[in-house]
Amino acid sequence: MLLDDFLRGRRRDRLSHDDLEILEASVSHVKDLNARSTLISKGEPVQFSTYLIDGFMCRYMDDRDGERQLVAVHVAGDFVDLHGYPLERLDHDIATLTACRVALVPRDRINWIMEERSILAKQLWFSTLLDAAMHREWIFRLGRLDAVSRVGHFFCEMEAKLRAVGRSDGQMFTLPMTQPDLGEACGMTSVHMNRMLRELKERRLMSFAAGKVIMHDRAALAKLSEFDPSYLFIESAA
Amino acid sequence: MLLDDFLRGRRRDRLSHDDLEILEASVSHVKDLNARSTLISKGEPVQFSTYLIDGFMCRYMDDRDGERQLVAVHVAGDFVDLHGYPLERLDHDIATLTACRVALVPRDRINWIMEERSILAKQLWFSTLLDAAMHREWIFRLGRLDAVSRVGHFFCEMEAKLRAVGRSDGQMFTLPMTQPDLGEACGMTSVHMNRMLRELKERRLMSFAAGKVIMHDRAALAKLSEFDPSYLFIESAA
DNA sequence: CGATAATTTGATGTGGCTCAACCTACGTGG
DNA sequence: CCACGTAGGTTGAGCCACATCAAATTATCG
Repeated sequence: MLLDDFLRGRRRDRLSHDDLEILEASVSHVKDLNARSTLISKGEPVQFSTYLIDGFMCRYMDDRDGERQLVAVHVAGDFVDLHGYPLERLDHDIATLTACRVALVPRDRINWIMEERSILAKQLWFSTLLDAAMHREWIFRLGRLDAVSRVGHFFCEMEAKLRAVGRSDGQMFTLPMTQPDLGEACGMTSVHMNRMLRELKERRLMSFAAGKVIMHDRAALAKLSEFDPSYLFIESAA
Repeated sequence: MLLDDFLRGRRRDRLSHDDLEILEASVSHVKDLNARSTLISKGEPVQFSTYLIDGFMCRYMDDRDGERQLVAVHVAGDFVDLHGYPLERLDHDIATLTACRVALVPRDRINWIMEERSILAKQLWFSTLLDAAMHREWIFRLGRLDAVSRVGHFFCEMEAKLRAVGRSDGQMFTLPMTQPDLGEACGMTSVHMNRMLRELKERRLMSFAAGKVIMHDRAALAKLSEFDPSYLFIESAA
């Protein structure tokens, strides 16, 4: 029940009923986190891996002036810091955007899964490499797209991810981020983010207000943004 | 012998002699590749994983005009496309920069390692997450640093990686890339890359010519570029 | 209801792109 | 061995996308 959204829409069906029960039973406890709170700081030894049951979290790095660069935004169904299991410590910080409910899995349970349940282990590995694929797309976005396209691309990605776990109907969804947050994700100032959102609205592609997104023309937005969802490995969108 | 550089300087000592022999024995064949040739194209099913014995390779994505964004540069000791094992197909292209010697490991050997050698499997997982950590740093670089710092940061990263596998003495090393290549890695035009290299030379921080790098003041360059090597998980540089 | 953060808009500055020219090095074929 | 084509490297002029700075307005929340 807790982990119903894990790999939903991706390769969940490759997991046997037994494996799903093992994963569910690996949760040692469930915690509620406040909005805008730090979960793990860079360098800390990681004793638990965190699965996000509901809410929105982000991973980020600070520059020397304390300005953030988001490197990932996580939604329900994501194993947020499974990276910390092989790495043992993280190279970045993890924080909540909204209030969140998370499930914690102690590292010795994952060790046991590695030893005894190789198919499940491979799916856990797979889920961390989805993050890596998204990281690559973020590099592409920042390196090759202009500001309007970066914003469009980011929203296309979030829409596709949320749709995979039933949080978007393909047109409307909730994304509780502020314009400064969005700027930190897309590599621009909040002022410029504001202008880009206005432009996207004026071009009748999408609108964003108070954390609610409406995709007026998803196909046109994807085209503008050079968004091709194949890197998300979502079954229906392959 | 073939895989002597695998995880060298990182956590190689966690692998038993047996595990190293198993890994070595998993190589089905060794191949020599020409410079500037494509190894794997986006979307192709991945039947082998490629370990880079010697040479330089890169991973990249094209935009709609065919302009490249590099997302990684690989050196000796890297398991270049182990990502393809859990993912089954890649979301990007892989190509050589120089002539390369590679070792191929069929996917069923890795399946066997997953089933029978969980410690080795965890190290393989770890090595793919090193790539993810580097991806995050590239996001940070592109999102938060100006052009001079992006270039400096890139060279600091390459120096640290090459030093870990004995290809840099901390001051001089070979990096057989062109200025257009470097531009594609750092998100700028080759024209601007040229000017940034000139600036770094004039500031007596580093110089680059004909694929030879000299770090005149590595510490100052790292400071300018906000380079902190902890994300590379290199033992001596922790 | 006061404090704080987010949103919005305008004015101005600039970092990096574009376009263009020319130079050098190198590989290839005549 | 030279002629030629091609790719990389270098430099300059001009421009534009985005940052910066500033200020007013509107949520949000203790």
